[in-house]
This record gives sequence, C-alpha cells and structure tokens, in this order.
Amino acid sequence: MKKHQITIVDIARQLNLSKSTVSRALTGHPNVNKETKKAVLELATQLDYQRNMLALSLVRSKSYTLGIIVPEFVNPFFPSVIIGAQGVMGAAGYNVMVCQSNESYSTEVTNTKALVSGRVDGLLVSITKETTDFEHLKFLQRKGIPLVLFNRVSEEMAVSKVVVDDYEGAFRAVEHLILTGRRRIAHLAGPETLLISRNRLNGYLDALRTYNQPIDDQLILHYDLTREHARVPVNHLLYLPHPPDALFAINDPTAIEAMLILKSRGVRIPEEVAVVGFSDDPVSLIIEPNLTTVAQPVTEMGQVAAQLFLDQVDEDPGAYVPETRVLKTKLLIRESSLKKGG
Amino acid sequence: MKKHQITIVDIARQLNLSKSTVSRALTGHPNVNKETKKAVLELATQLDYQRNMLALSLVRSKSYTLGIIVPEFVNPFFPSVIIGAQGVMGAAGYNVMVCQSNESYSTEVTNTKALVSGRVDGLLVSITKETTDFEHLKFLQRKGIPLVLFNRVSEEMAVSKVVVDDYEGAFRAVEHLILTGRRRIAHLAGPETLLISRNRLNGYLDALRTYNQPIDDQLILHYDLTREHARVPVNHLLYLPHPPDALFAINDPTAIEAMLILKSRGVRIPEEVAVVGFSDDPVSLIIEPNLTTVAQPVTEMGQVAAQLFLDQVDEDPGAYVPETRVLKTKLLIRESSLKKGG
DNA sequence: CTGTTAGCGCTTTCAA
DNA sequence: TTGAAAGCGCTAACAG
Repeated sequence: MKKHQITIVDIARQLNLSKSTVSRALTGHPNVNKETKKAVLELATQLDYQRNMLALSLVRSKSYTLGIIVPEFVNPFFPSVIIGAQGVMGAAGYNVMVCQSNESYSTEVTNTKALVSGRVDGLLVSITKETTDFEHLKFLQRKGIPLVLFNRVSEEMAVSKVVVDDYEGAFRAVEHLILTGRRRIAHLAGPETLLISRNRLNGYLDALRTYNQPIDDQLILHYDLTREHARVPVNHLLYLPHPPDALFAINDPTAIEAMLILKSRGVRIPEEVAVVGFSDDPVSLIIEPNLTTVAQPVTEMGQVAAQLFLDQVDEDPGAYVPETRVLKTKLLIRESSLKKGG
Repeated sequence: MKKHQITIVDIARQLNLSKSTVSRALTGHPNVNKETKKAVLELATQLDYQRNMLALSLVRSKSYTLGIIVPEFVNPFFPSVIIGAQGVMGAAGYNVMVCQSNESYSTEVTNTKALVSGRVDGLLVSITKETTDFEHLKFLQRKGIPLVLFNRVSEEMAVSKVVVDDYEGAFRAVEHLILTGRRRIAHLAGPETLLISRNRLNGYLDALRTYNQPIDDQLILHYDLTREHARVPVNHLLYLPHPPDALFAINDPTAIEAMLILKSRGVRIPEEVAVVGFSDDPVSLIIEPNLTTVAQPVTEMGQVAAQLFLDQVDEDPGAYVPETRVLKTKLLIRESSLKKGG
C-alpha cells in the first residue's frame, strides 16, 4: 500500500490552476505571475511536494544520472576515484550510480545492461580482469551512450579514456631498484588480460634492458589480484635457487600482501628484499617498513573521467572525438627500498 | 543529438502488431501466441532493444532502486556494508544507488532529497556526525518511504535499525585491558552527537566501574573522527602528568592513527601503552604491532539492513512495525594489548 | 500570464 | 490471442 504521492496536479487542483502553470512556477519559468508563483511554492513546501525525476527523465530522455562500474571497492583505490567523479558530477547536477562487477565479466555485463535500462546518461567503467569481449561496451557506442574507460581500459575500444602512465611509472620504479644496487628484481604482475598489467610489465622489462640487466623469466610471475592467492608466487620466488633481491608488484595491495608473507618468513625488508608497489595506497604509510610506491592521482582520475563524460554528453555522438588523458605518476621512495646494505 | 531509442512501438510497427502485444510478449505474459512471441523476441534482440525502466518505474510507481547514504567510503567499513547490501538487493532484483554525505549534514539532506526525487523505493542511511535534526528523515516516514538506519542510528527515529552491540563491545575491550593489568585507560571517543560514541563511551565507563577503577575525565577525549585531528588529543594524553597506559579508541582508523603518533614519538606498544580499536579494519592486521580490536560483522550489517528494507517495502507503511537488530561483536586480542610487561 | 494538448515509453484494463 | 485507450507525472509547444 503505497501512499499517494503529491503531484503537480494536486497542487493545481487546490489552487485552481492548470498543471502547466504549476510546472512553470516550480521550475522558475519567467512568464508566471508573482502571486501565483508564491502561492504554488508555498503550497508545494506545505504539501512536501517532491518533483518526480522519473517523469522528468522520461520526457527529457535524460536522467542526469551517471553510471560507474568498478571491479571492486574494498581497496581504497576505486573509492577514491569515485569520490573524484562524484565531486564533479554533483557540481554539474548529476547523480551517480555505482556498481561493482566484483571482477566478474558476467556481472559487468549485467551491470551495464541494468544501468542502460535505468537510462543513465553515460557510463564510467574500469573493466574486470576477465573482460576480453567488449560487446556490451560496443553496444553502448551503437546506442550513442557516452562511455569513458578509466584505469583499466582496453585498446579495442575507441572511446575516451583516463589512465596514468603505467609504463613510465613501472620504468621509474624498476630503474630506482637497479640504481640502488638490486640485481635480481622480480615482478609480481597482474593478469595478462589487463592492459595495465602489460604496460607495467613492459616498463619493468624496458628498465632492465636500458640498464643492461638480464631478464629472467622465472622472476616474472602473473597472478590474479586475489590477495589470498599471492602466497603461491611469493613463495615460489623465495624457493628459487637464486631468489630475488627486489620485488616490484603490480599494485600496493599486492606489494603489501607480499611484504606480510616475506616478514612472516623472516625475510628482512629492504636488506634482503626490496619491495616497490604501485598506487600509494594509504596503507603503504602504515606498514613497516613504509612501502616505496608509484603514486597516481587517484581522485583526479575520477574528476577527469567525469569531465570527459560531460564533454561529450551533449555532443552529437557522431561528431565527438574520443580523447585519452594520461596522468602523471610519481615515484615515492620510502623505507622498503632503501639502498642494499645501506 | 541523442540517437533514437528503440521502443516497443518500433517493434510493434515492424511486426504489424499493437504495442500491447509486444509488451506482453516481452514481459512473458501467458496469453500470447507462440509465433508472435518468438518474432517479437527475435526482433527485439536484433534491434538491441532495451526496456526503458524509467517508463516502467513511472507506471508502476516503483523503481526497484534502493538508495544508500553513508558518511564516507575511504575507510573500508562502509564499502563492506554496501557490498553486503548490494548482495541481497541484487538477488532481489534491485539496483542500488550510493551517495556519500561526506560527514556533512547539508549534503545528507541534499542526498536524501535527490534520492527521493529519483524515486528510490527506500533508503539505508548511516547519519553524519553533524546530524542532530532529523526532519529530512521524518519526511521519508511521512511519505511512507521505507527507511533503515544502520551503524550510526538515532534514538529519535522510530524506524528499523541495524547496529552492533556497541556498549557490550566497548565493555569487553576495556575489561580486557583491565584484566591485563592496565590501570590508566584512556578513551578516544567519537563526537557526542553520535549514539555510537555514547554507547561505546558507556561501555568504557561501566567496565571501569564494574572493576572498581577510578574514572578520570582527563582520560576521556572526544574528537571529530577526522584522522588529521587525532594528533591533538593523543599528544594531550601523553603530556599528562600521569599519562595513560592504555588507549581504547572509538574505531580502528582512530586507533591506527594514534598508534602511528605514539610510535613516531617512541612510545612502545604495548609495553608502555596498549591500544584497542573497534571494527577489525583489515589494516589492523598490517600495522605493527597488530591491533587488538572489537570485530563487527560488517557485511552482515549490510545484508540485514537490506533485508529489513525488503521486509517492509511491500507492506502497508501503517502496519509495519520497526525492528532493531543488534549484531554481536567479538573481541580479537592481538599484540597491541599484550599483558603489561608480559 | 495561463490553459489546452500532446507526448515521453510502458503496462493494464476493457473489448473484440 | 490481440487491439484500443487510459494513465503514470511531467514538460513544452501552441493558443489565447
């Protein structure tokens, strides 16, 4: 038993007006008598009138809602991006609807369909590690629904994107390890499906090449970003005949998990093994030793993504030219990678 | 220039049917010819038809969307609650719209209005530390919109609530400190506006009383939950003529911040000061020494809140009897509170 | 300045 | 089994 909702018709009736006039008064249309307007506004607040945005959206074919799909939000990375996006969207009069795909491709597809059905005006998405088929996103393009990819993007999609310079960030991180005397630098890489993993891996490889360091495939381990699964590759590295003296991890949660494992096994950081992460997760300043990491402008990523959406939302989808924004990273050197033996 | 959206009318026209029939075919109404249905379904997928939920919601006066308002989501607490809620809502065919009030009362009000305008079917909210006026929430009740409060609830609102036994949790935590030999136990309390702060404070006080410990007002410091502001009260405690030998913090982020400050000043934990937090934040297992904390069933809190919403959403708002669910906490004793001198 | 009308996309009687 | 018509709440021409 839903209660009756107050509509403009109720107000119109009580004031002996037409609903158009009420609508005008409520929306601040210029051509409306001051008295009438005042009466309408008063009755509206008195009756607790709340405009039905559903109806408005229907008539406008525009919901002023933006959908965001992220793989997860237990780690602080995506929440921070969302905060950034919400900031600029809120200022632009938009609502934001956040879904998490939970790193599942099928959930990502379901989320996409649900948001489209809910007539969001556009989507910001960071794909799952499983996503290799982009039909659900191409669908958006066909429909002319603005799409901005961020952080985890795909080369296959010709849409606007926001990323950080993953290659460069990784390169600097590994370069730093080399320059501080590390000679066997392992890389805990992400799923090969993700461009972000490949870019960071390439940065790692090129840094080694640039400084004439040998590349040892045994030191490159891919894993699936599930924290609990980090133990296997880390242990694997430690059991190697020539174990690594440094570890560059795809991201901070991974680096932190690795540090925990190393510490639990009595491996000294950074004396025996240096560790470097990626993201500047707040925890990197809490764990001991503090984690050296590649900082990325997380909130800004969300802001830029939101802005890229706004840039195209009222454009002719045919005319809009996708844009890729590459944000700068910054290597933050902390205790976990202090000079070998220094 | 929005592209034309495919509607049932398009399908109807192409198939020489009425839109009613198409609607029936699409929604799986029994009384529709098998052939017709097949044709409709085929054309629908072929045209990438997506049902307009906005229109559906309008006609049904039901959006199958639940709004959630949380004060923040940088710390993992609220995200975990949201995950729990999304789980059960998704299973029930609902979408979820998350807003963060950013600990600002006026934002909370704005969020509430926005979600109501967007015709969410109900709201789950955890109030800000500033919220002392509940008009915006009473408004929901007048409208017959289901509201469930969680974690940060108010005694003033006669609605369903989900909380943990904050009093009990705090009592056990402080009891533990007393039993392990601590004699000057400080409490870093939350804002007095929050019931959660008062309940935890009362647990602290009653534990002291129960074990015949003196209560020293100097050891009870309220602060505003802004991490950066933790330094003042913590320093204050250390400058006391008789500094505390234990610290019970309102929550884990606070406890962790306090530990960081203590450690930076060379105070040994737990030897000189024991620390206990509340929530079992994942970071409590990363910081050293590992933080003793009162664990609460976070995801479950979201699940229960969602369920309480579902329980009332299709009820007559007059007939529904609000229910308060108190979840159990569990004291997890870790290194930060090991026996004094032991 | 205000009222009438049409329509956004869909479901749902009521008839046929 | 299908169609016609009404209506969800609102805005936007078009008259007046």
